[in-house]
Amino acid sequence: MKPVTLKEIAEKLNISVTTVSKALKDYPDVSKKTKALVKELAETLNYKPNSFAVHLRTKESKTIGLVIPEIVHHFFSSVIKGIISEAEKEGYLVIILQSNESYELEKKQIDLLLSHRVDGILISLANGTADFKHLNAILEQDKPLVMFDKIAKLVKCSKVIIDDQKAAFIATQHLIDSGCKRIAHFRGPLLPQNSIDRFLGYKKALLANGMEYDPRLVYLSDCGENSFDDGKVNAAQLYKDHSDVDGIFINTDLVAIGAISEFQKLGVQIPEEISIVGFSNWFMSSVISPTITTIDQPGYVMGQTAFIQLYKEIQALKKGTPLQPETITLETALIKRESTKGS
Amino acid sequence: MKPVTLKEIAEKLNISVTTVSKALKDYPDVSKKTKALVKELAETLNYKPNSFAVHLRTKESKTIGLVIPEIVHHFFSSVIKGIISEAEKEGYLVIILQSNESYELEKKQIDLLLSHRVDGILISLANGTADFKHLNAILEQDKPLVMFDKIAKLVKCSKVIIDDQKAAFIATQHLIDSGCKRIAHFRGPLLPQNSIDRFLGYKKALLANGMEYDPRLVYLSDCGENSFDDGKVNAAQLYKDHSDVDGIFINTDLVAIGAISEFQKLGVQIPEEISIVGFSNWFMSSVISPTITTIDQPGYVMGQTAFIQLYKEIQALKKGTPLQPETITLETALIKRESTKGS
DNA sequence: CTGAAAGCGCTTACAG
DNA sequence: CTGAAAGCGCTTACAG
Repeated sequence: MKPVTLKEIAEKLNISVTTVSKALKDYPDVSKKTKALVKELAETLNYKPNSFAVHLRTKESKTIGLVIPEIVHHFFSSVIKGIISEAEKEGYLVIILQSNESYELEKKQIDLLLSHRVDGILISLANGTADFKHLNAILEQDKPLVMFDKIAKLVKCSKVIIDDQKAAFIATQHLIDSGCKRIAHFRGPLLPQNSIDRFLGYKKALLANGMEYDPRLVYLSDCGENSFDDGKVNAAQLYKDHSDVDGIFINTDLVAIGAISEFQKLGVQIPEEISIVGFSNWFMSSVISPTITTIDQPGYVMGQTAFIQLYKEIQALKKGTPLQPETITLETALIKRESTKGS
Repeated sequence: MKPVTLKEIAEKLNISVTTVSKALKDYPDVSKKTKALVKELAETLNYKPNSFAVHLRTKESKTIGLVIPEIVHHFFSSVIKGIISEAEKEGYLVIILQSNESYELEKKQIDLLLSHRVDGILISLANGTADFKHLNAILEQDKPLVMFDKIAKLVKCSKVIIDDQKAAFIATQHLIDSGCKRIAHFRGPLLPQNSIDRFLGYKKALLANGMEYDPRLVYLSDCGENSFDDGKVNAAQLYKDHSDVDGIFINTDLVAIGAISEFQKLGVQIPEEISIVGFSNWFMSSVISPTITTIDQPGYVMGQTAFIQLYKEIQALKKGTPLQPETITLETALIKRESTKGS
């Protein structure tokens, strides 16, 4: 059974395709009677406009593309959910592609999206992305682009982020306020901006409180990327090398959970001997024992905000009044739980 | 900057659009020289065919739709990843919509997908779906449909599933073999088939071993749906009502983790006093302490398999030789870990 | 080997 | 209030 077309409706009603099209779109210059007739028939035949024909004419695809480093990931899947739910409200569909943290794939996927004529692109960068030509290519085609979470500061497009540096500062300050004297940091990979910023916030907090910054207390995530095992390995190493450390600010909750599990195995009391602050407020961190003090990173809201911004830019472009790029910083919050001492 | 069209290339080269189109697609009846010329110019102008025009002509959108109950979910996000990666290999793009376990939304989203003329649809049903008209509507349009994980047996389309009943039987048998005498079951919600099947497998295993089936030992997930708290609440209740229970087969790892956390709080030794088998092999179950014996449910492979089946059906339909629906059952495996006694 | 023409299903400026 | 016509960017059967 082929889908119904305007032509078929027109023939059945003995009127022109033009009139059918206008009736369906409630143009004022069609009689009420005709409109009623057309609408009724369209309803019974279950007519759905062929979006390819519509979009070929109107140059609007009502589709956006999303490129994300990894789908199987608590934070990113929340972002996706936020994007899809907001997009649906405006009748937009979302094509999702994942870069697997690879620059090459990311580039290829942007090409794919571009040739599918999406109305705009949402992206969170792969860790491997250090070159931005493929992103600027989007902008050159006058196609709206909004980056979120893992961004490139140099690309002139709108961005939705959190203030990683500030959040990390607050996390570290909380450790200091609750009495920690020697604080380590388990950081993420070297490249992505948010991993850098969290590290800088940690460092800044130490210095702001007149504490020594000791690079040996900064452990890199290198097992996988921010994995449970990273936490275990780094915790074991820290315990061996620096048993005087009494607080750790950890890049991601999952790593923090790994670290806690290792400390428990080693018989180290949390928070009595070591306090721990994580990052992201993954639901597991409120659920395991001890519950983990962490920074709430609003994934769902970030997704919503990113789509809304993209939508605004798509609309503005349509009206011929392109918007200036904007950077939207979402609020984060310190969630105090059992892994740190009450301050 | 507007995207380049065939017409522009044709004009620059002083040849016809027809020839340009054919050259780009390597038709045998175009001279090598012309082909080379066209291809080179297309390359430098960064020509990308307008997919809307192509698809309006060819009736192929190279796009499939995916409707899934929930994106922020370890199992489903793995499935999504499997689908996307496989689709990419064939040049297919995936539009993802989530039903939030609601039948109404699911229906609406299928309509959306249909009017966007996707080439096929992949779906895992919402828990609330008990009526299948919207699914049969897809089939009536001769559009390939493949269901996975949460399926409706009555709909005549291909399905990719695991044998939940058999897996649950094996899980329960393992508890019996390792010495458990009185075994409870924390089941999922009432409606979805897999929750029913896992329950049936549990019951069957008891009976097959000459053990009594006691309905009071079956606890329903009703806090949320298969949540951590379900595990805690049910574990607490079980401890109060049936302290003689020495084994539990639990519908989902997350619920099992909740139960374990509650038992640890209550001072119940695992597996000495109570053995626990979960379901899904979520990565956290290999990571917490004790590690959890579970059934490995191959999400990524399920996603790949579902796409491959859909792709086959799309191809067959194009050739005019539609395929008979097939039901593919993926292998599961019992993963023995610390939460049960070595048998 | 090349190209004119028809047509996919719509929308919209224009004429009546 | 209604409709003929052009056109969006392609593909492909057909003619030369």
